[in-house]
Amino acid sequence: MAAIKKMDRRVLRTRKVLYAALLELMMKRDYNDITVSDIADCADVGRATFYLHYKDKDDLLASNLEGMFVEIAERIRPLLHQAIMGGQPLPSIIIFNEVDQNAPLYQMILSGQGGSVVWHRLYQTVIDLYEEVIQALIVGGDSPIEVGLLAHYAAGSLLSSIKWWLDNDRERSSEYMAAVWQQMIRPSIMGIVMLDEDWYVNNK
Amino acid sequence: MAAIKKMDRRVLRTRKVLYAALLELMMKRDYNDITVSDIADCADVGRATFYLHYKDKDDLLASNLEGMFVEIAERIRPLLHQAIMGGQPLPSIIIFNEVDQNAPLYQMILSGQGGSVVWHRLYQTVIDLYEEVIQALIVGGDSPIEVGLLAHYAAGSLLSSIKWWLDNDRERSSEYMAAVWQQMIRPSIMGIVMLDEDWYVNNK
Amino acid sequence: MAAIKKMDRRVLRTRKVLYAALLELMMKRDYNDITVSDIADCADVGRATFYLHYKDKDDLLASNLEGMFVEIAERIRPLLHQAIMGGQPLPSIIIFNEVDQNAPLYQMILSGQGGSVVWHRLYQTVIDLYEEVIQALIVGGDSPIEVGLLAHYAAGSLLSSIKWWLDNDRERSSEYMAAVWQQMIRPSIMGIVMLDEDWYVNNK
Amino acid sequence: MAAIKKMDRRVLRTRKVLYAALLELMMKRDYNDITVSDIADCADVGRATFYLHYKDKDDLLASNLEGMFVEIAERIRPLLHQAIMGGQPLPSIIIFNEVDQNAPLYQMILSGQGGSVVWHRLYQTVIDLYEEVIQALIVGGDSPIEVGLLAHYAAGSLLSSIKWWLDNDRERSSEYMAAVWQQMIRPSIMGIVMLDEDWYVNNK
DNA sequence: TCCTAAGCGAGACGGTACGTCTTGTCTTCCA
DNA sequence: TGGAAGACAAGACGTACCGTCTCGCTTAGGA
Repeated sequence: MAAIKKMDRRVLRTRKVLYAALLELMMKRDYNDITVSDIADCADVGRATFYLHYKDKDDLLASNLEGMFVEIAERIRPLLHQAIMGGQPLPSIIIFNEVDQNAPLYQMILSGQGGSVVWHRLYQTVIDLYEEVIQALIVGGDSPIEVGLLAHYAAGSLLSSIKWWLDNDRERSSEYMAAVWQQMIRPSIMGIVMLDEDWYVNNK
Repeated sequence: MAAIKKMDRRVLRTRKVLYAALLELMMKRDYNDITVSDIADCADVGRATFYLHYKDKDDLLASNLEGMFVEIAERIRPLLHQAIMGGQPLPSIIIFNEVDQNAPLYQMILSGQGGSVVWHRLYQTVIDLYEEVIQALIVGGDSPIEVGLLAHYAAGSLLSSIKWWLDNDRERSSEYMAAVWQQMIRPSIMGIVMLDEDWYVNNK
Repeated sequence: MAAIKKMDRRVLRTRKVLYAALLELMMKRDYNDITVSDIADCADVGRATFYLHYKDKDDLLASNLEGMFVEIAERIRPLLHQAIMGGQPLPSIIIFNEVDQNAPLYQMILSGQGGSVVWHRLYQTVIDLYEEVIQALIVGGDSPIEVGLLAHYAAGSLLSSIKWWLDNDRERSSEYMAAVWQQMIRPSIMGIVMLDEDWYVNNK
Repeated sequence: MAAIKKMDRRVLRTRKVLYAALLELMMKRDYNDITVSDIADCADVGRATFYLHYKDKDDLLASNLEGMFVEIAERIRPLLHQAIMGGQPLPSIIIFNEVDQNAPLYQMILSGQGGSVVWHRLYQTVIDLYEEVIQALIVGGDSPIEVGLLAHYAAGSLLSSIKWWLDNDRERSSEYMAAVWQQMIRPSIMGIVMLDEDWYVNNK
């Protein structure tokens, strides 16, 4: 068992430095322009060793991002529910704060430098999160509009707003961003949920 | 002049078949998995000939998309202005119709298969379009919120909604989509434009 | 015939400048490193025009060298015969003088820069010339040794001597070279021609 | 050390098969018409692997020929010295025997198919060898004629004679060739070495 | 003197080979 | 035994020439 622990330690260390190397390189240049050699070199690891742990570059990224996004979602989810239930004026401040604290990472992802894979994983995570939140909001009755569409709408406008924020060097506070976005998204969701049946029938 | 046209004819034809080949291949598989050889073969053109016209795969795509997006924007811009000025209930129906008619192309772009370059060009085009439209809307006075942020919000929510629509095989009509999106975005924009100064001061 | 003349003037000019361009380039760098483009550019002629006249680079060279070597051989042949018949002490002075006057050309050929094709054409020309001369010398009776072998021996030693001369910047006079070479080759040929039958029988 | 040897084994094997493949192909067609692909295919080796070991085709040939010529020269040199010192009637038989045993290779080189590079390396090797031998012969006093010129003369006539021999399918024995060539070259060298000063003064 | 067939330039095109790069597999050694 | 080192096959990359071709311009010579 001690032996296994020892082995594991090295293995985990190797994986960690590989991922760290990838992140480091992704800060500097486009994901597509990074090679397995680059990563191995940057991590001071043999190239063959890379293949002992990951199938390819995407595998390394996905394995780690998956965990990272899941972890963030897990962290944010209860806060979001709690904020909404507690009637906190700005539940989404939680998200903007998360972005604020890891600005370079999100900048890289949202600017497209990280390739579309990462972007889509983040996008999907946000959609799932909001689908769940919205579902909870309309618990009383059915929404006349598909929840998936609402979640897409919310996620798209949120990420897009964040992108604007980051592109402008976060000159605004995260509170400001949360307030504005909240201000804009609330009437949309509320308005939709309260649409009377006539509108729905006329437009479907 | 006739002479020039004749020369151009071959060149233009070659470029056209190359782009057509790329689009054809992109319908079948991921953009990243397509090689220059594939394109040349599919277009029945020598691989060297490809390089006579384009620096690489991205160049071919960008050169053509650029023109395509510009052309679409040019076509939609006046319609959008006109619709808004004329108080047409659903000005954005124009956009959903465009998507409806070229569904496979937009599906490919929005699903991320086309790589981040294409995605970003489309994204930026929509942002520019909306920035202009919103600017026109608030011509009376200054917006308390940055126009760029509003444009990002609109573009993000629009593309995201379109993505949901396409992912669900366009089961809804384009009229429905336009109506829903319009219903959601209008109060956001209007609400923001009409925010009183107090809110702004408190949140800035 | 008049018709042919029309065509010829421009054609001949083009062929001349092409060959001149090739020679000019061959002075500067290795024959193998010269491209058809180079030749056409240097001759201020379209590349396609080159192919109207010659199949390829070798064709251009061969067509012209052939004529050149034949012409030189024709010029030297009678002089050589005459010199030998007249008992002139140094008939080969004619050859060294020819080399002296076109030193850069022969330097290029013999140093191997001209590629093996040119080298071999020159080599063969010299062999043919000497085969004829030696044949004339032993007109009385059969040579115990194959005339071809003698011609090869003579040609090889001659060209090799010339190469040494050129490599040493022709510090010696052509008279000196002719005298030395004559001094060396004469006993060889004479000795062989006069070998008695015993030697031949013992060695064959 | 054992470790290094093991690693080397694969490398050496690869280089060997590459050279063997080149020789095999050179027997069949002109050196210039052989591509790196051909060599790699013939050696059952990836084309990229070729470039791991050699810069290009010429590098492969040169690397191996260099060693080969040096090795042959080393082998022949002492025999030649010994033969001359011991008054052996035909010291050059050694060379003709070498050629006899590797006839196809020398045929290829001397016919010019191997390109001028190979030809010149062989030529220079022979010149160097004879320069050394002649230097040893005239150890007593100075030669009135430059040793380099004598060496060129000898090398040129020797290779030329060999070429005749090979072109005629080696119908004569190597003994015959050695005897004839010896018969021809001896009086040349001897005659020159014994020239009295008058001749030299008159001709210089 | 005008017309007309040629020679010619320009350059697109399909090919082929180049030398480089990256990938993923494998083998050998070392710690 | 896990990891470093690196040989190797495979195959895409972008470049360079090749030889063929089509297109108009020009121009020399016979009408």
